[in-house]
Amino acid sequence: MAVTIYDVARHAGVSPRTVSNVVNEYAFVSATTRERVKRSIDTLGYLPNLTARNLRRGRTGMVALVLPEPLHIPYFSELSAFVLDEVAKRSYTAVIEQTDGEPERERALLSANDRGRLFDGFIFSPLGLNSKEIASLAVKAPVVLLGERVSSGPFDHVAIDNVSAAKCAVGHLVALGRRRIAAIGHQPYETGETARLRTQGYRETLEAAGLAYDKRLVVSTPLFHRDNGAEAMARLLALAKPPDAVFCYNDLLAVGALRTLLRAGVRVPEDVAVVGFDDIEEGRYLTPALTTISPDKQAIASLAVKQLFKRLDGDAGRPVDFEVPFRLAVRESTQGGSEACEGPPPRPKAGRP
Amino acid sequence: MAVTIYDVARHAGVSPRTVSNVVNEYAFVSATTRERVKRSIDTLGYLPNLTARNLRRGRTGMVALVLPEPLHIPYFSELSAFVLDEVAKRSYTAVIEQTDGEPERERALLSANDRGRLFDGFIFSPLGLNSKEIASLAVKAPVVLLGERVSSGPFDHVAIDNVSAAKCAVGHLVALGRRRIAAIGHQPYETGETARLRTQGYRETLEAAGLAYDKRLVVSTPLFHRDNGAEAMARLLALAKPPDAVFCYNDLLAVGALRTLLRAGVRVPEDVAVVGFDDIEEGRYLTPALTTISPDKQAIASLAVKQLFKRLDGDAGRPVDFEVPFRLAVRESTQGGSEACEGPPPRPKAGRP
DNA sequence: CTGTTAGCGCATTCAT
DNA sequence: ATGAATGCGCTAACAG
Repeated sequence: MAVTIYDVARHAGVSPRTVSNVVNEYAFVSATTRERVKRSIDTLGYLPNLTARNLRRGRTGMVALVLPEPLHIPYFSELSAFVLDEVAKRSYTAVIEQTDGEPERERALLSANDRGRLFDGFIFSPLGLNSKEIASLAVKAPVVLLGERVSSGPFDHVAIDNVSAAKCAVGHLVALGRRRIAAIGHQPYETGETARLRTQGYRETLEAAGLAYDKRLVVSTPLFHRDNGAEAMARLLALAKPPDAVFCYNDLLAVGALRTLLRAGVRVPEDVAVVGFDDIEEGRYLTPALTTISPDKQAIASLAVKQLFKRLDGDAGRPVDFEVPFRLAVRESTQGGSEACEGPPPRPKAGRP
Repeated sequence: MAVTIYDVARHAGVSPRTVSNVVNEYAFVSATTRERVKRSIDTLGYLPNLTARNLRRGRTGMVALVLPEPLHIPYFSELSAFVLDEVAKRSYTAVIEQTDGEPERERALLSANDRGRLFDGFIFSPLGLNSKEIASLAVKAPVVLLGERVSSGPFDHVAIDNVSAAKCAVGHLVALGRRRIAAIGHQPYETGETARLRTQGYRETLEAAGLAYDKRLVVSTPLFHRDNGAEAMARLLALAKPPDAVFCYNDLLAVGALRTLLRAGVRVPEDVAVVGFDDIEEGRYLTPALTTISPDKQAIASLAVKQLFKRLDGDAGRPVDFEVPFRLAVRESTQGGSEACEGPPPRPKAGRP
């Protein structure tokens, strides 16, 4: 079997306690003893058994990143890459769980049922469960929510200001002189508030610009994938008076919309300008390259992980909302000047009562 | 604290041993006892502590998927989604480790150093380490290699037939009447054999077609990313006699190449036809949509996971090589007819001596 | 500053 | 078919 802490103790002529102290960098160990123990550790090739340590400490050493979509959705794979790195920095193990937005899976993972006990904490991007259900979840471990805000319940929350971001995107189109600006990605039901907030920003911007709100220009989509965007765009092109610009609620929708436009021989941005949301890498290599709202994904990941570990370390303060910075990345699909709008620097927006 | 096996035992009036038997579906438990215990488990809401179980069983309950690139690289995120699902099916936990192709990280993960002891097994897609180094790794746990073949060492291996696939891609271009077919993605050094095999297929196909091999048409790239493809294509366009077709060693290179072509006003496929490799979703929504070699990623994932669990269950047979099927997905970037070539069905290619 | 010892929760060997 | 008892490897409460 593997070499244990007792083997090291015997080899170094000390007690297991002391070995443990050295391994865990306990301060009060004499320099000489520490050296001797370290040498024994090296000689024997000792490695702590993390399972035993975790059992003893009452932790599992794992946090889950709970995603509403499969990992091949670019926004989530880009975000995940950051989260994995942030967690690894802290010598913890991150596990990615794909719920596909199924309420059952989300519930099972978070509630102390199923594998709930497997994780010390969660970074949770919800989709299937609505705010009320999330708030009423019987979670034992700390949870940091991504995106969807939940107004009650003991949950920290990290997100972009969706209304401002949408205003920024649509404002850009207005500034370019577009008059019939469509929106793709609205969600009418209680599927969560993100889409609603973006529609709100869209609408407020039109009104502020004195443009009529035409609900035929607002297309709902069941999901935020490429095919939904393609289909929605086709519907818009079929209109008697098609739009001269489109604001897509994410880049994948924009990719689909762009494909429909190009296949139809519509020039982008001359005939129709396109703006996306998320700034996935794919958008930068489209032709034309996609103008998009670029949220600071690295900041999302690091804020979420940082806050989660604060909780794991025992911080019991009230739930915190973090607002993450964004900027408008102006590229060829709008070919606008270089005006831009930015979000705030990353800091807690407010402690919620 | 949480409810333990002892609590259940007391509640059901049996010994912990019996509860354990019921939980683990041990055959020889009387129906009545089993029922009683199950009822107690439900009443108390008992959940086995996996950490304790793993400590006792000498396992960690985790396997690692070791990736050479960050998760935002589409091929790997698509593959990972499948692997996570396959592992979850078996009530195991999969952990994604990103090495960024750094030999040190690869070595540390696999050798029983570092976190090596954390995992019961590995699915390893190598990049930084060459065959020799991999073969000489002091791994204790079972390893299934993805992609790169290692001719010795106790490693199972899952991969596509790279030579055939490249022949299929280039053959398609030849059949379309292209005469100056370039290749993007060669790797001259000992970076692994994948690129070399694709170049071999490329070269053999040209020769079989009576086309001259012109090494100015073969561009090496340090990585397989979009920018590498864009840059390589620019170099090809600068040639006195530019190519009329390009075979890119992966789709990301093709994405970059395509962008360069379109920005330069070159028509695709009329002036230059483009073929990629991997069939990532992104390619299907490009305009023109990308013709590409489509490996069966689901098969790669399920074969790899299945084989890994065979090893975890004690199978000590000799290393197995699995060959995964592929097909040519003909789309707009070559606009060829619908001729295609397919790889074999998924089955062990051969047991290696 | 360091040794002794008792569990963490479970699976399992030895009994019966 | 089931009980009693042991120990997986580690940390920490309790000495000293």
